[in-house]
Amino acid sequence: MVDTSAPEATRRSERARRAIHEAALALVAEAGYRKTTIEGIAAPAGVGKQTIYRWWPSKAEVLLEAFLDLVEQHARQARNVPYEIPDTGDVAADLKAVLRATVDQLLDPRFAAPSRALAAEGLVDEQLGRRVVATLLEPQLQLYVRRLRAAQQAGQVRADVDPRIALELFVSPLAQRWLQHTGPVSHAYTDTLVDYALHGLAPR
Amino acid sequence: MVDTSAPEATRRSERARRAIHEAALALVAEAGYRKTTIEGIAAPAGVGKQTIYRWWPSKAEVLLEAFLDLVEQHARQARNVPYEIPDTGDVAADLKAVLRATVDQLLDPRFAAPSRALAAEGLVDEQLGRRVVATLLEPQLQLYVRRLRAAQQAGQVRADVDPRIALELFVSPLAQRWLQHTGPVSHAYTDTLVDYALHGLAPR
Amino acid sequence: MVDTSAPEATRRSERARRAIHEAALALVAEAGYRKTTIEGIAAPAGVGKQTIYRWWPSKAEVLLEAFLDLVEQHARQARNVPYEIPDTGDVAADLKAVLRATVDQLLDPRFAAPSRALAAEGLVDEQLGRRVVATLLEPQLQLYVRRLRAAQQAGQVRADVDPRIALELFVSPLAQRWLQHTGPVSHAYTDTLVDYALHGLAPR
Amino acid sequence: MVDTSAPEATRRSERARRAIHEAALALVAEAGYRKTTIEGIAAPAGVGKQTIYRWWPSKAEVLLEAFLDLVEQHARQARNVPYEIPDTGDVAADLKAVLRATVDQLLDPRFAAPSRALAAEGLVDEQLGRRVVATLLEPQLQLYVRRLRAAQQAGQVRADVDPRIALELFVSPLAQRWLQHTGPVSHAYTDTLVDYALHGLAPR
DNA sequence: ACTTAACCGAGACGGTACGTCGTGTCTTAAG
DNA sequence: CTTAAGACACGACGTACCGTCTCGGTTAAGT
Repeated sequence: MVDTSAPEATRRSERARRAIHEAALALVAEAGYRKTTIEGIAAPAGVGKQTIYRWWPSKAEVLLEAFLDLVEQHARQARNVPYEIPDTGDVAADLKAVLRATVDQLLDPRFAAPSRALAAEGLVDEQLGRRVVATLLEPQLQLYVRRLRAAQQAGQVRADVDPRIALELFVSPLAQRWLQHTGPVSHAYTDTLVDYALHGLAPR
Repeated sequence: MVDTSAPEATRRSERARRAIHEAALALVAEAGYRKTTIEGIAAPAGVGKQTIYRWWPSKAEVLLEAFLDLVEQHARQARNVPYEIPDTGDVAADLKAVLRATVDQLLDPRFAAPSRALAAEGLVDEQLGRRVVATLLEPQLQLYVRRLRAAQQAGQVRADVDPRIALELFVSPLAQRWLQHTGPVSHAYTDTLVDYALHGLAPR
Repeated sequence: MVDTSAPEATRRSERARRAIHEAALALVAEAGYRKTTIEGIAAPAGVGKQTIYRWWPSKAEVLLEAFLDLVEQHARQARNVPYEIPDTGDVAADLKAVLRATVDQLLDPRFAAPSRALAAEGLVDEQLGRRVVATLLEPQLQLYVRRLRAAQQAGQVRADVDPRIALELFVSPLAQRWLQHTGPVSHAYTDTLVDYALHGLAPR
Repeated sequence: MVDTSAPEATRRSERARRAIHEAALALVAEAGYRKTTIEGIAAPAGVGKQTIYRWWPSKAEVLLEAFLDLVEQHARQARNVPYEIPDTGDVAADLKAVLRATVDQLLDPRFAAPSRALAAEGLVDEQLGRRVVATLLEPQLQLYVRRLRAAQQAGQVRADVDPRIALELFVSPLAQRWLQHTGPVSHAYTDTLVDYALHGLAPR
């Protein structure tokens, strides 16, 4: 995680940073983003408010960094860093597998609350939104781009398809269902999305 | 528009309601949703705060009602009420046409600011989110469901496809790109989505 | 007490005003002026901070008004409103009597703490200082002016003496001793001051 | 100036001490005592906050020491150290002369701001007040005591008069007028005070 | 001449209070 | 009898300083 804020961070307290991360994640999970306040983070973290304002420009940036730390930490524990979508030779199976894992993660409340909050904040604050997309979302999407390119080389996906658009056919529906509660999110659903996307809606 | 709140609405001032709608939409468009406050709406509307609190439970509900009024009013001016997606016999063309119109609307700042704000608020307030989806989004999606059903009867879409899921293949990517700024939104883009969705990514 | 602050006070809460007065006086007496804070006044008064900021420009002005109320209230209980220094025909005796009463009041902690605090604040904030002098001190001094004028007419004080300066000969030493702890304050002391002032230091 | 604090002062930086004195006096003169802060002194003095906290217990003590240095330095330049009130044989003339000089000094802004600030702080912090009186005020008053004693021996002042009280008849009024702005401070005024005090208010 | 311990500038830290803003409720005066 | 205006209690904001606490880096005493 790179420091994005003002002072030179040589003397920065690592203890304080970690405590703030943990307090922020805990509060968002327990009380919700709306009821999470800077003062509410500072108090249980045993930290002065100024220590937060010194290093982060907003509540959302605190949460973004805390969440990135959390994600990175879990990835490291799962020993899948750097991660790539597996290539068994069967694109459909590989995509279904990784989307099922994504579904599982979206249903884990520890991940759901912060990412939903960050998404919401990003909708209204464009600058933050771009940071959220660039750090959280786009790296994941690039995994799909790479897997689809491999599938194109293997002849399983048409060569004239743009992978960056193609991946949206199954990723975006899942994202919208989850974010906006427009429908149930399940393994069966993502399996269906992959089938529809790969083979189309029109009869052959 | 149906009254959603407690008091008997017989004596309700129509003048105040309109003024509140207009002030809310203007503020959200000019200052952004974050800087829009109940007091900030009441003042230019020439209305006491209590008049807002009496009829709406939250800032978001004010905006939702104001935006629904705006949408309804525009639809009435365009004389396309009740609206259906045209059926020229060519599904692909029909879908592309309606999606191009949607793109145009998404790029109109009078619509963009409030709907983005309502979407954001809905992510974090689930109850509001369900109201937003039910009143703003789902009616539009049902238009696609009906058009896809017709296409199924015409043999242009496989009969075993679930239209409610199928529509997400082109609607959700557009929604995500627009909401999260994950990519450019254009007529070419939605055309591509329709092509990919109808004919699939895999070679025939 | 005349309202000196911004809003039109017709809707002002008398309950809040009294509670603020009492809390301010109590805090200054118990904790001292330095440890008295606006928040510290608001809390026990059961009042929002804004209610204080709405009506008073500073902590010192709150205390000034509270203290004026206290003084006025005590004067009304003692039924000596409007007050004049008695005229028994013996200036020396009359001055000694009223100064002894002043000494007693200066030693009463309920009066001592606030007036010392207001004096201190007035030294550093000239505008406040002038208000403190005009409302608390000068009215008292005018009593001496009138009594000395009467003494001049009775031939007990030289006609060419300026009463406004003359009164300072016994009032200012007492004030300084009390304020700056430059010496003990007692009935004997003020008696001596009156004797010295009336008859001078030089031998006759 | 005696070190009043804990550490061994052998290694103390004289450069830092002087810079702190000057910054403190400058800030109090320019911005006022209220807006003078420890951090505000440390920065222009090119000094760490800790260097101030190491050697002084409070902002007021810094100012007291700085002001004592200033006074001492000026006295040394005027070559009147140690100072005594002149004795020309005419008490009235001698007292008027020294009071006129005092008036001039009170009107010099370089002296006025810090001494007013120290007086104010002393009113509220009794311990500091006693230090201020003992180091700044009482030495001056003792000069009057000695001159009055001489006058008593010369038969110009009654022998039964207490000089420590007598001096207050002309010193305290001047002090109060200056500190509390209760009236104009001028040579004419102090001349009058001396005349009234020496010869009394009552007709002979 | 060489440690070595204290002071030094700098500034992050946990705190407290500031004065402001907005919330949602309650009160008042005027139409 | 309703409604605009706005005072109220409350809670959070973001800022300013407080007084304490590291951090290297001089710097002067005592070996």
